[in-house]
Amino acid sequence: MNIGEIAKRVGVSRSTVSYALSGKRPVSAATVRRINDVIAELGYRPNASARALAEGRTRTLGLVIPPASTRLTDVQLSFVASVVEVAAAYDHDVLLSPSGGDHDRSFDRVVTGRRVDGVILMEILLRDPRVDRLTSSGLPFVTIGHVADSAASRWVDVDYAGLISRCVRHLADLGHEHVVLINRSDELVASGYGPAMRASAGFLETAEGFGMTAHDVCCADDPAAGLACFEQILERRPEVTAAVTINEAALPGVQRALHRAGLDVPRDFSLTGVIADRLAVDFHPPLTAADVPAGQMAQLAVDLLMEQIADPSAPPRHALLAPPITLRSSTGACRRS
Amino acid sequence: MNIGEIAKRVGVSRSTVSYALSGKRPVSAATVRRINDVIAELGYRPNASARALAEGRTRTLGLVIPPASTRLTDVQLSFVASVVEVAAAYDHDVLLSPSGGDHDRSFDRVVTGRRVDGVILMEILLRDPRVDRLTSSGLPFVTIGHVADSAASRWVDVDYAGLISRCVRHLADLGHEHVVLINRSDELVASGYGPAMRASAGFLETAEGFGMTAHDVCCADDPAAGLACFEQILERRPEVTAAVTINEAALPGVQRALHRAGLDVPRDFSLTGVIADRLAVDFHPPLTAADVPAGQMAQLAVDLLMEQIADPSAPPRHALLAPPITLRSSTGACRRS
DNA sequence: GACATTCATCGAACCGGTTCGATTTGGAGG
DNA sequence: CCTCCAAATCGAACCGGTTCGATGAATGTC
Repeated sequence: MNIGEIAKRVGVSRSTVSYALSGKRPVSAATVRRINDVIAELGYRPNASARALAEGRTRTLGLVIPPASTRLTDVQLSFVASVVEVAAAYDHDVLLSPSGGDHDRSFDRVVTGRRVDGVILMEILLRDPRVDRLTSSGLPFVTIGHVADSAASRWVDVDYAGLISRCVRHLADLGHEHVVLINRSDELVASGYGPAMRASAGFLETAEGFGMTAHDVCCADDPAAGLACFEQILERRPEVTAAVTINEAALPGVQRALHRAGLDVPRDFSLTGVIADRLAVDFHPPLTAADVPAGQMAQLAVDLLMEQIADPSAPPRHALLAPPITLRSSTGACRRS
Repeated sequence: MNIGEIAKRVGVSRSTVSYALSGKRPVSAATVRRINDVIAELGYRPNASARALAEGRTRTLGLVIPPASTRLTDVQLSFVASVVEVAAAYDHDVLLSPSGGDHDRSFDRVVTGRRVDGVILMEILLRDPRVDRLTSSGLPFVTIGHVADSAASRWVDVDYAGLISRCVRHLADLGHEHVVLINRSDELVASGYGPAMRASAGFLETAEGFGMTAHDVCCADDPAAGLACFEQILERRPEVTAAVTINEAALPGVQRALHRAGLDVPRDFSLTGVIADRLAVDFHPPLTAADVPAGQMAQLAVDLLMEQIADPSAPPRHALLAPPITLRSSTGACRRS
C-alpha cells in the first residue's frame, strides 16, 4: 500500500495525494475528504525512507552516547530519555550511536550516511575528534559541554566552574577553612573532561581567594571508590571540615565513610556540590546542592539543534546553565577551628 | 557526491560501483581498486535512505522505551545501552521511541512508517495493546517480558517467579517463618506488570508451601517510599525476620529503615531478592541476590530479533533467564522464634 | 576457425515518495 | 460568445541507491 495505490483507488494522480497530505498546494475539499477516507480505510502510512530520499531530510536526530562499558550515570540516562521526548514533540525520532572515540563504525554510519538531520554529542572532551569530524561534515550539531573555542559552536552546558565557586564561597561564609573537592575519575580528568577540569579550576581558584587550604582528589564513579577515597581524606587530612563534589555515583560511599567515622552532617562536616535533585533529596540529610537540570538541558539542546537545522546559517548560540544552589541540610557553620 | 558521481569519475556505470561495493556480482580486481581509490578520495558514503528504499530494509531496529516521566531505572538504562552496542555489532542502528501505551505518535511513526526492520518492546504489560499493534503490522518484534500467550511470540525475560521462589526457599532453609515481599509500585501491579505479578505469585505460593506467613506489599520506586514502606512493615509486623525484593530503587530507603530500627543485617534481619549485581555489591552488607543480567538480555533480544528479520517464517523462540542467586552476606539463620 | 561458455560490465527499471511546470476545468468579465 | 484567469489536477522528472536481463569481450573446446 503505497501512495500510488491510494491514488488509484481515489481516482486521482499520485501528486494530488501528496499535496492533499502535505497541504503544500491547494486541493479541493471534496478530494481531500475522499483521500482521507481511503487512507483511513487502508491504514496507509508514507514510507519514511522514500520521503527522506525525496525531501533530503530524515526527520531524525542522532544522539551520540558514551559506550555501555562507560557505565552511564543516572543523569545521563534521564537526559537521553528527555531528548527523545523533546524530539518527539518536534515530530522527530532519535537514533542512538554509542561512541567512545575508537570503535566508531556506528558514529560513522550516523554522521556520513545522511541518516540524521543533526546530532547531539554527549560527554565531549575539551579537545574532541568527533567535534572536528562533525564540523567538517557540515552536519548541524549541538554538544553537551563545550570545547575550547566555544564561541564558534553550539552547545549547552552546566556552569561547573561558577557553581563550584559558589559552593566554596558558601562554605567560606560558614567559616570553613579546610576544604576538599571530590572530583570525577582520574581517567576523565586525564582525557580532558570539561566538567571535571572546570570544577577543579573553579574550586582551587575560589578557595585560594578566600585563603582556604584546598585539595582536589579524583574518585572513580562508584560507591566503593567513594568510600575508599573519602576515608583516605579523613585519615590524611583530619583538618578538613567540608567537601564539595560533582561525583554523584560516589555519594553512597561518602555517606558510609562519614557514618563510619562517626561524623554527623552538618554538625561535624559539611557536604555540598553539583548533584541532581533526585539524589540530593534522598541523601541523609538532604544535600545543599545545585541541580543538574537534565530535562532542561535536553530541551535546550534539541531547540538549538532544530533551529540550526531549519536555518543552517543562523549564528551559533549556546546556553550555560547555572541552576540555583538549593539550601537543604547538609551544610552548617564550622565547629572546629 | 552520490554513486553516479563516483561512477563518472572512475569511468564505469553506476551498477558496477554498486556491485563493487556489495560484492553481489563479480567485478574485476582492477576496477574494484580504482573505485575504492576514488571513494576514499572523495569520502563517499552511500545515502542510507536511498539504500533503505531500494533494499526494502532500513538496517535499523526500533527500541520502545518507557516515557521519561516513568523514571527509567538503572537496569533499564544499561539495557538500552547494551541493545545499542549489540545492534552496532550487527551493523544496525537503534531508533528510540518513548511510549506510554496509548495512541502514541512516536510509536506510530516507528511501527507503521517502515522506519525500522524490527522492534524491541521494553516493559510490556500482561495485556499490552502495543503487542497487538505490532502483531497485526507484521513487523518482527521481540518483547522484554512475556504476555499471556507466550508460546506464539518471541521474548526474553527473567524468571521472576522462579527466582523469588528460590529466594523464599533459601530463607525457609535458614529457619525464617515470617517473610515479606517488597514489590514494585501499586500502579505497576494494577496495570498488570508481569515481573510484579509473577514475583508476587511465586512468593506467596512458595511461602505457603513451606508453611510460612507471607505478606507482599507494593512500594513506589524510590528511596523515600522504601523507607516509609519498610518502617510500616517493621511496626505492623514485628514478627517478620526476612524480606525479599525486586524493587531496586527502594533499597536505599530499606537500608535506612533497618539502620534506624537498629537491626543488623544479617544477624537480626535477612534481605534478598532479584537485584542487579552492581547494586547488590554496593549494599551494606553485600546482598545475597539474583542478578538482572541486562547485558545478556540485550544480546539475546537482538539475536532473536535479527534471526526473525533474516527469516520471518522461523518458529518463535524465547529465553527465560534464571541467573544464579549469588550468596553474599545479607542472609543468615533466623535468631528469633 | 566456428561455437559455446564464462566473465565483466552496461542500461534500464524500480523502490515510494516530492515537486515543478503544464494542462484541464469552471466561472467571471467584456 | 469569446477571452482570460484562477483553481484543481495531472504527468514527468527527480532523490540515490539496487537489481535484473542483456551485451560484448575474452577464453576454452573440438
